[in-house]
Formats: sequence, C-alpha cells, structure tokens
Amino acid sequence: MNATPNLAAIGRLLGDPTRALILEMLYDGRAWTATEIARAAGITPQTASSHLHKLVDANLVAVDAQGRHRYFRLAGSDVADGLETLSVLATRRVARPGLHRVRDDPMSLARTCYDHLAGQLGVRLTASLTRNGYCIEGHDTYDLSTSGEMLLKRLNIDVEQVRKRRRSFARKCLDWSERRYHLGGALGAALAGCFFEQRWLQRIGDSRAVTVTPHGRQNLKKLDLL
Amino acid sequence: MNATPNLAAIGRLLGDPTRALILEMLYDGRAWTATEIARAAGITPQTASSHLHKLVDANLVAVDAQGRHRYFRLAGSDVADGLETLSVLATRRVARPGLHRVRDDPMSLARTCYDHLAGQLGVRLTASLTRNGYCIEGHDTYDLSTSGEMLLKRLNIDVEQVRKRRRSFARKCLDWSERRYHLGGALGAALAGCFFEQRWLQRIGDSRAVTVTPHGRQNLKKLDLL
DNA sequence: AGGACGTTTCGACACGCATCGAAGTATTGG
DNA sequence: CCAATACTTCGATGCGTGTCGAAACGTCCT
Repeated sequence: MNATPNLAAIGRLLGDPTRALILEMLYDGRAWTATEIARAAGITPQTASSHLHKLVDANLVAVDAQGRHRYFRLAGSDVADGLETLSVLATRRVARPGLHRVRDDPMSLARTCYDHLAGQLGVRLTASLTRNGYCIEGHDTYDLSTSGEMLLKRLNIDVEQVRKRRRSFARKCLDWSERRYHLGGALGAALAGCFFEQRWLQRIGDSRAVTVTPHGRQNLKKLDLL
Repeated sequence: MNATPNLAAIGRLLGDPTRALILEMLYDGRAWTATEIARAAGITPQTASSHLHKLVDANLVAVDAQGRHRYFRLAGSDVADGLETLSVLATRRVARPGLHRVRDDPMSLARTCYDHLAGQLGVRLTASLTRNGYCIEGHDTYDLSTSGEMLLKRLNIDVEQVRKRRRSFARKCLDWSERRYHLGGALGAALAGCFFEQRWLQRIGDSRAVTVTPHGRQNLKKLDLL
C-alpha cells in the first residue's frame, strides 16, 4: 500500500498550472462562478468546469448551487493552510541563505492568507505585537498577554468570542515571501477583519494584495504597530 | 505574478507516481543510492537518476557523494512535515464523517513519521500521555507537566537537552490515517528514539511500519502508556 | 413557450513528459 | 592501466491529459 496515500494524486491535482491559478483565485475564501474563473484564467468555461470538478471530487473545493449559477469556493481554511505550507516547500528551490532580496511587489508587501494578514505587513505587525509585549511567541503558537487583551478591547474585539472558535487561537503561520512567521488562527483573522472594517486596510482590486490606507497608517502608528 | 509561487511546479514534482514513491522511500530520513531506489521502485537507474535530480533541484532532496556512490536523502524534517500536511489534504477525498473504518494494515497500525511515531500507535501513546497528565494538549502544541518530566527522567531522556534543539519541542502532528493529532517535534523524536533503542519497537523490514515487541508491550503497559 | 445564458458532456487533437536503450563520464580495485 | 561498477546524458517512443469546438442540459426572464 501507499505510505502517503494519494500523495501523487493530490500532487497531480495541484500540478496543473491552470488549477493552481484557480486555487490561488479562491485562496481568500471568496466564491466565483465557473465562467468568471474561466475569464480570469484565460480559458474556456468548459475547461474551467472540468478543473473545478476535479477539485470538488478531491474535496478541496466546495460548490454552492444558486439557480443557474454555481459558486465555487475553497472547502475550508485548512485547505488554504495546506497550500501555504506547500508554498513553503516550493520556495525551498531558491533558498539561498544570506542572499535574501527584498521584494517590493504588492503581493510581497501585504496580502491576505485566507483570512489573516501575510507578507511584509503581516510579519511586521506580528513583530510589533511581540515587541510591545501584546503577544508572546511560543514554539508553534502565540500567547496573548493581559496588555494584549486590553489592546483588543480598545479595538472592540471580543476576545472571549474569538477564543471560543473551533480553530487554533493564535497559530504561527509561515510566510513564503518573508520566510518568517506571522500571526494566524482565529486571533489573526479577528485582527485582520477589524482592520478591514475600520478601513485601515483595503484590498487592491480583486487580488489578495492589500494596501494600508493613510487613515490606517496613522492609527496603526498611534498604536505602535507599524 | 503568482500568489503562491511555484505551487504548480511543486505539485507537478510530487504529482508523478514514481517520484511520490521515491519520496515515501526517503520519508524516514534514511539515505539510498539511485540504483537501490531504482530497484525498489521498479524502474531503471537512469529514470531514477532523472527523478532524483529534479527533487534535488527543488531542494526537497539532498545528496551526499561518497566515492562512486551518491546517497540521496530528504533535505530536512520540514520536508517530511510538509508532505504529511499534504497527505492530510489528500485524505479529504474520502472524508465521510461517521464512516471511519478501522484499518489494520501495518502502516496504519504503527509507523514512523520522519523521526517520531504515527498511526494508531502514535495516536494511542499520545492519548495515554495526556490521559495520565504527562502531557497537556494545547491548540497546536503539547506541554510537558512535572510528572511528565519525571517520566522522561525514568526513561533516561535528558529533557533540557531536548528543549535546546532548534525545532518545535512538542508539536501536534496531524495523522492522515487516524485523522487525529499525535506527538511530534523534538519530544516525539526523543521518545521514539528511546523506544527503538530499548528494543521496545522495531521496524518491519525496510518500511516505515513498526511493531511493538513483546518486551516493549510489557514495559509500555507497566508505564500505562499502552 | 421561447430565447438567453450558465454549465456540463463528448470527442478529437496536440503537447508534455516519463520511460528506456545506448552510449558516455566518474571512481574503485586489481 | 584496464576492467568493473555507479551514475549521467542523449535521443526516440508512447502514454496521459489539458484544451477547445460542438452540442446537450438546466434555469431564468419575458
């Protein structure tokens, strides 16, 4: 029998450039129709349909039928986590210690990783949180200090509510562009959600890339988070 | 630009059945020559060589040259971790809640996951450790209690030494066959190493599968770990 | 009911790539 | 220095599968 079941199968599934593109498009949790995806990927709808159903069969993608439209979305945040982990494996190919070039494209500067923040912004925010003692870095997680709880209170985030979620509270998520950890889990999602809600951050078009608004920069600096 | 760089590339790399087989063979950290791998995989040496060099180019596999022999091994434990994560994604395809059939092949019963224990045995040991209060389960990690430290002392494991390692101390590793967490990280490796050393466990042939020796079963029961 | 639109199925084609035989390059041992 | 062994390179072959056109199927709107 196979030691790692269907490893080849899942690899083949992710190995097609078009399917990888589709997964990237679904990465942030939003749902799209097959035709929209086809247009974005530069393929015909029937090709997109074929790919999407392979992904659905593998339970990586879920589909919601609404009338004649079918909305495809990632089956869960764990799929995004898995893909992010895989991206870390992928960047091993350019791993040259000491030769780390800073990249300045929007995606490397700031992006969403499913529902929390990644890229230089994500790593920098996380560093600020630990530097100011709001978060304490563990081996695989972060802990929230009492001052951290107060910070969240000031941001109108209900910490108890966040802790109750059926997922990791504050996991360390490895960043492929920075090759450093940033804050993920329910806490990371809550913070990112708050920033978007306050219009401190906004998405660049329809991509995963994110910019800090002037208003947001001002407030984040005031909190010594930037 | 690509959001998840080379996702398709790494996918294609893992997507070939033969390469997946090779990776499985290297999974436990041991090193093999191209010819040995070719024989095991049922392919010619030149085909194996081709595959191995693609894996080396991607930094997933490292090679040690010794005379006319070249020993290929996994580039690091993080590669094994990434592959295990991917296997979890792969098992989504059969995820039927409530329909979990117990599998009784050796690989599902007990195996190594790089350097710690997985399968039913790994999950069961981990459950015993937490049940007896030796370990406390966190969101992404385990913590060692004072009674747990004493247990390790009885097993002649130097906890301080293990803590010093540059890797997660006691991470939760998700098991593809059990779909439950088991103990990984430096602590998991130390425990597994101890058990092998004492001949409480032994490998089945050259596979990742493991059996508990009668002697081992007796001692593990005495410690209330089985 | 009929037209429009989104989606899926089918069949044909073409490209990519895994595979192997043959030959070439290292390294060891006599 | 030559034979033996391990490994690599090259070129040819064949299979798998991503792709799209054509057409069928559902659903919505008028």
